[in-house]
Amino acid sequence: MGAPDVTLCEEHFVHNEKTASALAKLPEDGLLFDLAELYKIFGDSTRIKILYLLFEEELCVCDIAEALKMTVSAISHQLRILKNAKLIRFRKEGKSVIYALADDHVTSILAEGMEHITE
Amino acid sequence: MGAPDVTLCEEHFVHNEKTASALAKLPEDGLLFDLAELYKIFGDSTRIKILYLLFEEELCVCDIAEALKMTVSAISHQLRILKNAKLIRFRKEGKSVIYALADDHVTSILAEGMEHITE
DNA sequence: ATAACACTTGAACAGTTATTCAAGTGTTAT
DNA sequence: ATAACACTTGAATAACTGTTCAAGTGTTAT
Repeated sequence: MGAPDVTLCEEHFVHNEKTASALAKLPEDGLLFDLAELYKIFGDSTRIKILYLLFEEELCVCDIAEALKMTVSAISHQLRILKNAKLIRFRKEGKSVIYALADDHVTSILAEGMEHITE
Repeated sequence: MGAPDVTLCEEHFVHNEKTASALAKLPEDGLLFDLAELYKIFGDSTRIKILYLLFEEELCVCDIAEALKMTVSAISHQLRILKNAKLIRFRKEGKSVIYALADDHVTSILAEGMEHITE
């Protein structure tokens, strides 16, 4: 229990000033947690592929499964995660459920990451 | 063994056209994998906090540990991950190792994500 | 009603990951 | 040399995650 074993620098006075100013500008903890949660969703190649497919056009579950050569169940699980994060939306059409990107924030986030990779 | 149990849609002809066109525009598999790997690194709140601290100024390991109230070891492990991903750089100064952001791709990626969160 | 289809869901499994702990390296001082 | 410090590293542990499997819901057709 109690605070973790934090080792302090010897020149603590100097460093403390620097860390204090950096710490002051650090966004609130909950916000940074949510930000990490968002990136966690992008941190899976199956979900990335689904988003890229939906970038082109709306698709039903079995279309995505076929395109990615994966089971419908696996895709459905991933779609639920993307749906909960409000990155995609869906509508029902007869027996099918058609998924599409929720907004174009998704594409701009993907574009920014892709730029870093392919620089 | 063999291909996974992919269920096909009944109206396979129609769907096949749509998926084929979306699939054609899908970036190469290795690239999407790398993109997911990049986001995976941003998908941890400790690493996010480290990057935000370094956004303000370069800091040594024990400064970061102190600011985040975590052990030096835990921070060092995370810094190695960020370093391997070339998101941060470091220089040695006496006993200390000073870390800084590698480039401003990092800040623009974080900004894009933050915009989505705080919209 | 029955059957086929499109999809969802929960449990189980294997693989991954963040933190801790203990031991290590290298630098600076005495 | 010895000691203190700043940091790294590898192994161990606990928690989490993606996929599969089996069973379920709801819709459409016969």
